[in-house]
Formats: sequence, structure tokens, C-alpha cells
Amino acid sequence: MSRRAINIFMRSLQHPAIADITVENVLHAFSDPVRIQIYADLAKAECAKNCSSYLTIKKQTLPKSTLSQHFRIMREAGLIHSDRKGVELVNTTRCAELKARFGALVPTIISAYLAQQKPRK
Amino acid sequence: MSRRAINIFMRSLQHPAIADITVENVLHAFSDPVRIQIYADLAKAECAKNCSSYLTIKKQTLPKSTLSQHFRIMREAGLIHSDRKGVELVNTTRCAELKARFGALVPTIISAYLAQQKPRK
DNA sequence: TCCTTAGTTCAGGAATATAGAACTAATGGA
DNA sequence: TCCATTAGTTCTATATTCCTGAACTAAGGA
Repeated sequence: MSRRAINIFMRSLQHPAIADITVENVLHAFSDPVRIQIYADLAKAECAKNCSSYLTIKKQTLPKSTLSQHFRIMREAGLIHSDRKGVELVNTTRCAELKARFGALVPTIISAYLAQQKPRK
Repeated sequence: MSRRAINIFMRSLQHPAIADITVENVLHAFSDPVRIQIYADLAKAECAKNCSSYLTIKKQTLPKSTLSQHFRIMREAGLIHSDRKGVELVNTTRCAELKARFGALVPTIISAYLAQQKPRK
């Protein structure tokens, strides 16, 4: 039974097939200020990042359990791909697949978000 | 006190100023299958529609209390404008204002949604 | 073997969503 | 004027989801 416990914990990360991604789930994943900021940063970064890069975001410190849930929601919505590399997760956006499925949807959302963030008076 | 009760009930509908509309709230309002469908239909319709037009949507009958909440969320997110006309509400999209604030964001979301709905196999 | 690090899962309380029931307000007769 | 109907809101209770501290797992050293 320790075998079973290990299997449950270690189950490989679930990523939806591109066909199973829905507009509603994508919008829900982006509707949280923390998640959209993380995604925008991942998309901007030339290289992939791990979860702990975001322990502080928007000037607030997030508990890592909260962060873990945010990454799970983005993963299950199809926004990001996570790979285990040793002890950490390497996260990348699924931007090419999303573009194939939804066209300009994701880039348009992110650029509207970034435009909104700019005038921080 | 009946005066007060009447005032509370009759308080004019609150619509956010265009500057107070946020991308996150817009995305949240669209992340519900019922609401995005209603908005898409409002946007397509040449004329405004009242709430009860949507008592059945997506082949299911919705309680009107639920529908009332959905309209309130869209209104408070800045997606629609509601006018009292006698006993009913006349709802219209705020598409011109939204375009001025967010560019192609809303049309892009709706067209991605409509494209997703088409292949109903 | 023990320690550290990265992340997940669990458990609780908080916040939000759903929907039936009661209600308000406007309108249209009788 | 009074009653019935219609459109929508509010109330209330339940259900679901979200947040987060605590306990945990697994990988990688020292």
C-alpha cells in the first residue's frame, strides 16, 4: 500500500489534449490577478521558470500551497505545460498549441492585461 | 420604513465607469458558459433583449433568480447596460465603450467562443 | 542517514454560486 | 380602485469552490 500511496503522489502531471481545452476554462484561468500575471511573465520570459519564482508576486508573498493550486488550475485549463526536472517543476506556456486552437485569443488577452497594468498612477 | 424598503429595492442599477472595468472582471464574467452565451446572443441581436429571453438557454431551464445573478455579474463587470423599461430590463452590450478601453479583446473572445461552439458533433 | 529544497495533499474556514420561496413594482383589465 | 399577471430582485439555505497552514513526499546533496 505504500506502493499505492507513492503512485498517487507521483502520478504524472495531467495536461489536457488540445481538443479538450475550452474557451470558458481559459478565461476562468486568466480571471485571477495572480494567474494572469504569472502567465504574462512566463510568456515574456525567454526561458521556462519554476513555481517558486513566483513566491512573491504583486508585492505580496503567496503561500506555496496557494501557488501550487494556481499552477494546477493553469495546467488543467491547458495554459501551461509543467515538466518535472528533479525536485522542481519547469513551466512553459502552451502558446503554439493555444494559437492553433484559438487564434489570437491568448495574445489579445495578455496584451489587454499588460496595457491595463501600465498606467499605474 | 416602507419608504426605505422601496428605496432599497428601487435603487438605480449600478454600472461601473469605463475606467473601473478590469480585464480580470471581464474574463471572469465570460468564464461562465451561461453568461458568455447570453452575451454572444446580445451582441448578435440587432435589438436589445430583456432578461426573460434567456429563461431557457443551452437546452436547460434556468431559475430566474439564477438568471438575475448572471445579469448582475455581467452588469457589474461592465459588459452590459441594463435599463428599466416599465416592468422589464432592457439589456444591451457596452461594446463601443469596451472597444475603446480594451481594443479587440471582447470581439476576439466572442469569436473564439463561437468558433468553439460550431462543431457540435 | 540526515538535511534541505520544491512541490503536493489534507483539512478547516472563508468566500462564492445555486435555486426555491417570498417579495416588489409596473401594467392591464374588470 | 382592486385584482391578477408579469418581470425581476432579495432572502435564505445548501453546495461548491477558494485560501492557506500543517503535514507530507520525493529528489538531491553532505
